[in-house]
Amino acid sequence: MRHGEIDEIRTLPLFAELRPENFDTLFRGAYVQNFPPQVQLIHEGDRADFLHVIIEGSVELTASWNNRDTTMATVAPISTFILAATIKDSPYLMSARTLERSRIILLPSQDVRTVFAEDAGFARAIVVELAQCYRAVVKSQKDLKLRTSQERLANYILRKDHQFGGHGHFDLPMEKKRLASYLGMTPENLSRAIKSLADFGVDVNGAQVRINNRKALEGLAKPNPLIDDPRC
Amino acid sequence: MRHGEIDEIRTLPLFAELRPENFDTLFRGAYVQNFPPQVQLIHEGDRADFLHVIIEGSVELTASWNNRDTTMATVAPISTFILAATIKDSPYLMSARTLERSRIILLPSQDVRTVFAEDAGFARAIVVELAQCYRAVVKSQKDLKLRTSQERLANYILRKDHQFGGHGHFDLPMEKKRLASYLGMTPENLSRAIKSLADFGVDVNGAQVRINNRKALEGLAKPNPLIDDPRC
DNA sequence: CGTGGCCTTGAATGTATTCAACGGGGGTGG
DNA sequence: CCACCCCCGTTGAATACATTCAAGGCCACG
Repeated sequence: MRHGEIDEIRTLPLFAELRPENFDTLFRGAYVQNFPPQVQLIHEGDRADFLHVIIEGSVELTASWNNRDTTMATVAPISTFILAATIKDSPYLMSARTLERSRIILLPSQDVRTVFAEDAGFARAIVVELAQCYRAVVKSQKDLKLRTSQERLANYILRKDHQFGGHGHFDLPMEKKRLASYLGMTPENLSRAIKSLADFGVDVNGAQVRINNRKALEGLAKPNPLIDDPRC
Repeated sequence: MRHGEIDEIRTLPLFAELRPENFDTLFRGAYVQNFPPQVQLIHEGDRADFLHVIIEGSVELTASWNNRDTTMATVAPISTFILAATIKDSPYLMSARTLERSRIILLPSQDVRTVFAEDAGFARAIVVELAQCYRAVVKSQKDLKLRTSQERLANYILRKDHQFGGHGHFDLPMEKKRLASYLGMTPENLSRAIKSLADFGVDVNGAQVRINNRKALEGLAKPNPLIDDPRC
């Protein structure tokens, strides 16, 4: 692990309150690895041997059943996955694979549980992280159950535009195939949903998205902080 | 609060490791209340003033957007809701209303946060509880995204039968209207889904459900612990 | 230069929602 | 005690929405 990296990790909310000796315990058995794109890091159903912390690149979390599969979330630096399985010493509920070249810290689950049981600051930090994750899934489920696919796409575009600076144009951070799955539709249906947003001033050329009429788009999307604000 | 109740609560995993003085702090400002059915306990978007613990009855968690609303979950004794909002001092993402006459403990959020910051055992217990909640929502989302409505109903019936003892027959614990919303469909569609399960040996008369051919039903439902096992 | 995967489009199919209507049960008030 | 009414659940028909299947263009990559 590079020295600057350790310092940076040390400042992450999850590890900031850790007592020094516990930080050492945790990172003595840790290792950092660079993965090429499309590497399966985690298989759904496996035991959670490592807590993963992504520090570069991006990772997709998927779930499958009966020969179908769906994208549940994408993870960007710097954040952890999948914490809940590690803490509960339970099987992973989702699979994980790299989308791009990624740099990832692997912390042995046993060490995480040991330090968690011993270090109150760490336990509190985990609570905050888990509460965040929980609320993110709840929001995602509200999005799925309360909105049509067109509305989900419209809100997705507004969220991403805001996340990337609110310039009114941005590039899709993943291929449309995966975006479709993430939004709960087929690629064909996403194509059609994109076309239908042209009426609301949204231009999409390849991965480039441009919002020409924010008012119109917001009128359709009706964004709501209790669904769309990640910090809420 | 009745004395037997306090003892019982003391034994809940969430409070068991709490140091005695902190238990007192937490429950000094607490009060227990009996609510009739159909009482709105929590409004989506409000600040989380109290952590709720249900000890009798049942509570429905709903979410709404743009004049639509959906049932996200139902809560049964003895468990808490909504912990994440309390910890993060954030707005509720869901509303809560009693379904039946219910007995509920209200713990001031500020006290919960105070004790949380001070008592490591409590922090650890909250982590376990939150991890459980998180995994429950992830499972629910997998159910929604990976299964058709017929498959969701089939698995729901198998889960409930198992939960109620696996006798092959049980009564639906809520009205069909709410069940439909919980399963992500309209009441009309639930009616049709129920009818369609007759081919798989499922008899439904009013609230009474009978499984006449478990093999056939399981063949359709393909239950999976990573979606359907609540303890997994 | 070929090839495979992604994206798009069209047509057909399937699934779910909406709208409308009706029967029945529970509760209320006369 | 009964009549009434409201709401739930069901059913049918029409519609809307989404998926599947098939085909073709395009780009990236070997």
